[in-house]
Amino acid sequence: MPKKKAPPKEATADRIRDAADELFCHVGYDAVSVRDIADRAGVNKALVFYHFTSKADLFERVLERYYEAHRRALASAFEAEGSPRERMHRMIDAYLDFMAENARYAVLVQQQISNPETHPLVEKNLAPLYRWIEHAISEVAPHAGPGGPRQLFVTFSGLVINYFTYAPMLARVWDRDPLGAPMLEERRRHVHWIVDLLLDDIERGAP
Amino acid sequence: MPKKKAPPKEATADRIRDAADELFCHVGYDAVSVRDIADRAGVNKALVFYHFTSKADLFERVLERYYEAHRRALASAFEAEGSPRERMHRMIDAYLDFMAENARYAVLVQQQISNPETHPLVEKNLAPLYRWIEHAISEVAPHAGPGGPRQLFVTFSGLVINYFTYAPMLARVWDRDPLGAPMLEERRRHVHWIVDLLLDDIERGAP
DNA sequence: TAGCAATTTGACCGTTCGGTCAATCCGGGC
DNA sequence: GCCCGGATTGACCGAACGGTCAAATTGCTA
Repeated sequence: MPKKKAPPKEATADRIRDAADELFCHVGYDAVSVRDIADRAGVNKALVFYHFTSKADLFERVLERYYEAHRRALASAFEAEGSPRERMHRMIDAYLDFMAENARYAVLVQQQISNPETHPLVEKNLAPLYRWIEHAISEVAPHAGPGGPRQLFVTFSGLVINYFTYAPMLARVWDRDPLGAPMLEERRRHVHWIVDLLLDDIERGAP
Repeated sequence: MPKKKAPPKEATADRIRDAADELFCHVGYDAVSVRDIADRAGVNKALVFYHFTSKADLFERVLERYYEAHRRALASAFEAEGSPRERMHRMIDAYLDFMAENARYAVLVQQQISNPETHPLVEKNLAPLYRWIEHAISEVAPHAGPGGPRQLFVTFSGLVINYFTYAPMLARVWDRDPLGAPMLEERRRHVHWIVDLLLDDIERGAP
């Protein structure tokens, strides 16, 4: 049996991708050079172009891993059994958990959405995911208008993701770490409180 | 009387700053070169360094104008007469109006918060503004915890700003322009609906 | 041990970056 | 007409960028 040569090969490519992940998330795509990535991964710069065709390609690989994990987390939470409201709460919990574990992802997503150059990637990965979320929300808020799924999608997403994109500044405004367990739990209870209030009012037929 | 030579002088520096404003907001700080800015302003590149000490200084001037306008808009809306709830609604309207008129500002703020290199600027300009907003919210939600001003600040800010940072992607997910008057009005009604629901529940002493 | 392919390296390329500087332009007071 | 100071320009600099390539290294198989 030929021994797998995969382990060392994958280890190197993974180390490069992990280094790129950290750097891209911290200061953005343009502010990171391939030399920075290679240095952090402890390899020669040319090796980056051996394992990845270009800097942009490396960025795509970093993003795809996040997008796929994000999609799986939300889908498995929402597709299980339970009432629509229970599934909505579970999906929001999954979103919060995913963001807490991948705090830098929020920054990457915002950069992606804001930068027109990356819109093809957004259309390919992010837009379908969001169309799916909006469809899931329409199960609990079927009517159109100001209380409908279109606006609720932005609101629910913002309730979660905005907390993490604001985190670096909240750490300066507050005296506590916004990504620590106590504050994350406070945020979670806050979001669920709002979601229940909104769904109650929608069921009442108000908006 | 000596004639003011200010008009042409200010006009040139303003044209450079306006060009920088547009470009920074569209693709971010790093992706814009001083040559791009000079070309768009229709002046020589060296002239940028005559009117501004560096590219970073030019970026600060662009930001300061936004920060100051943002601060004035919110303060004048909140400091007028009325019940705390009325003033809160007015402040949110002012925030929405300001964002609609300066849609690119949302992107700049997110970039500022995410980039550790710019944290001194955030501490100087953005953090005091947000401390002030959080204090204003504490007038309508005095208690701490998951329904307290700390979480409500993130939520109210996110309800507004996230709509504009998401706008480029919403334009792709929806079939309508999210920054057009009809959708902006729908968002406004949506946000006010939520704010009233939350404040009702807080007055009821629920959270 | 020889050989082969995958992996890794250092040196190099053309381009663009932010920033500098001496020279020129230009309008208003003498 | 002349000059003077602010405004403007083109030419230039060193550094860093993404990317390439031939050579060297490594690890497996025969």
